Amino acid sequence: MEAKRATIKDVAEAAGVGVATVSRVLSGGSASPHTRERVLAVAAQLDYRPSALGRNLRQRRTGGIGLLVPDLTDTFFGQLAEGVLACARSAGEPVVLGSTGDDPEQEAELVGMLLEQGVDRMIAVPSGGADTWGPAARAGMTVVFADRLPAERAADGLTGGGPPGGAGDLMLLDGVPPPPPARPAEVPAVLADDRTGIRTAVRYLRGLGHRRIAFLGGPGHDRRVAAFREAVGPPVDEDLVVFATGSRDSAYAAASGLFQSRPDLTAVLAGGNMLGEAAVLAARELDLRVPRDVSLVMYDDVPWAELCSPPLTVIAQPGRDIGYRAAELVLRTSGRRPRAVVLPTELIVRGSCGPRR
Amino acid sequence: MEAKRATIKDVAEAAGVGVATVSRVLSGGSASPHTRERVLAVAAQLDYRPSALGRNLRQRRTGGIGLLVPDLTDTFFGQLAEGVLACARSAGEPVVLGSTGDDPEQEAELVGMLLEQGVDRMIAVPSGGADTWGPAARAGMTVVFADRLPAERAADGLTGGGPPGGAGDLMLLDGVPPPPPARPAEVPAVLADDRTGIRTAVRYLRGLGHRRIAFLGGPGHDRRVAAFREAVGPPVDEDLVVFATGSRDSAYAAASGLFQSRPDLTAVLAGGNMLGEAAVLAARELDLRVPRDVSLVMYDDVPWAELCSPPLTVIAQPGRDIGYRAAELVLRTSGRRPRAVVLPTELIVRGSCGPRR
DNA sequence: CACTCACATGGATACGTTTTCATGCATCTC
DNA sequence: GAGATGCATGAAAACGTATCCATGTGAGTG
Repeated sequence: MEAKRATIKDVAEAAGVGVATVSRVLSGGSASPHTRERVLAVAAQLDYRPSALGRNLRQRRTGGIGLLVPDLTDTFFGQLAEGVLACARSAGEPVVLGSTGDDPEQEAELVGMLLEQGVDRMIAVPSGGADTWGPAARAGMTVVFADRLPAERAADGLTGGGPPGGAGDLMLLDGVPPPPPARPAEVPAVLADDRTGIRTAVRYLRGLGHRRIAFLGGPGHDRRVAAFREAVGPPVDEDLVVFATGSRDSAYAAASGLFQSRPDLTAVLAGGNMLGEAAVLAARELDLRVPRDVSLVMYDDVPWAELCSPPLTVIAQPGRDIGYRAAELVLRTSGRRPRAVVLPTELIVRGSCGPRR
Repeated sequence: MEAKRATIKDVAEAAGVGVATVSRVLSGGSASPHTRERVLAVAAQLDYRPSALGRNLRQRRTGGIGLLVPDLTDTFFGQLAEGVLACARSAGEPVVLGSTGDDPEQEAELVGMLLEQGVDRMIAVPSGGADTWGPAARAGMTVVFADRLPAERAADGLTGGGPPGGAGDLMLLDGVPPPPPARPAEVPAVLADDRTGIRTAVRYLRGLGHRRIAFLGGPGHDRRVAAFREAVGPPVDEDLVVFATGSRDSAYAAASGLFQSRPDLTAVLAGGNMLGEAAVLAARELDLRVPRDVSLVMYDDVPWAELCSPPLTVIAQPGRDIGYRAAELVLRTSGRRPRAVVLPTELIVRGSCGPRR
């Protein structure tokens, strides 16, 4: 009953050849047609499946790809993970998953575990900065960042980088000149074009007459915040820029606090879907009507954005594509390391924004 | 720069001991205090991390745990995955993830990959039946099912238990008398008490005067459907029981078709959060007001249920706990295999149900 | 002191694979 | 026909670890 799996040795014996030959046949090496056929037949008959364990040890790498996200409960990261999985599956690579909770410490721990596991390629939505990712790179890991860049010098390093070319077609309202040309990121990454997304949203709100626009940020939203500051200011009313940690409670507290401390604000830009959720909840709790009393734009297009009433106007970023492209990047060993990829965002106007009251 | 990692041999040499001793010290075997201290110091200094590759090969198992879910975009499975990850992390075990898309074929393929990878313990929200899971078990895998049971004889195995029970005492919310004890499943699994959840919801709707209640089911909802049939019938109006596949499009089509073909229905029970979403959307599209024209109860309490207007009345099942318990089960090798665990569900009344129009 | 017992220790082996290397055979070239 | 060339092939080494087993050392017991 406890049938042990057949090894390459069993196949070799049964086929009357050496193990080297079996290995070659199965890895596509050269072999005579006759031998190949025989080996294949025997392997199929024994239901032989090469053990990744042996192979991994031999070539000193697991081959799998690691995936680190802050929280799978966040629909966006679910989408991203699905993208990674889709690409990995088509490449036949296993994916080992970790959830960091947006905690650099947990993140570092998980990276350590992956290292130990022999995983040498990973995709990460980083929480920590150089403290975590320097060592990882030094250990020989190929890491592709998704959705964000590690904190350290990310802000000034990347917020200057708009899309390669296409911000022009999104100039909805006024004719503000497109941002300066993109400075390519220093690290391989797949990002959404936060900057254009935020700019477009801010312009849209401005066009509706809003002047006191708040930003609700969460961990890893540095680029979005920077883009927001750039788009609205200067001067930037700093009280209108508030932050939450990764939890839902914190997001709600931040949103609620914002509404209460600044009843004069007329629009809110939520930096992520959890924050958008919190904003809707907090507004309802305080009897603020959307969009009559306050307009709301949320980053991330999630399925439930349409369920709200009114349906939420969102900045959509292609979560699944981001994951898929990141996986492609990390799997592409041929040629030199590719640089950052920036995917377009899109403002989807639904019903949560109205003219300034 | 490309510093190769230190091996156990390096540590042994540097510490002036044999590799066996190092191995023992690190795995908690016996060693003299002096030696132990010395080895530990050297290991720390060399930043030695034992390679899981070598260990795995030696003991012929990866140690990690596999996790198979239908779709990470579904918030419920995200919660479940978070639970699994939390438990796995505290046990120091890596988790390798696969998304099946509710397709038995993909599922079987993923199981094969895990097998190959040396993963011998897994948690699955199964799509396929015995065709997939028989071989997996025969290959020596320890598998714990979560949220569902494999199709084969799950339906009659689990829903058949117990008499319909006197529906006379309509203690609506928390006072519902516990159903007859569930007959333990034949396989290790962690499930929500679907039966009670559905019964409670149906009674609640009945109490509001609803008589034509529809059920919107998706893949893997067999137990819920059976519970629904049991709770409403007989006779069961079969036109009021409709099914969708796993996709959002299919869910919407099913919901929309249901509303159009049976305009006389007054309440809908959605078997999952995707179906609930579809129901809300379809109702809105057809200008049906919730709850005035149609009452709605959704399985799964997801954060956005509260965002809808009106907020959705739901049957909450503890997704995170289900994942966590499943991971505990699959990690507990001590003692004999534990049986099925059934976690309670809870009807959370919000605003999506009203008296029959 | 002889003997035993417990225990710390290191050498050797096995895990299943890939890859290198040498061998043998057949074919080709001059 | 002799040498060179090409190719299929198998033996063996390596990957990093855990564990079996034999050895050595100390203490404890008679």
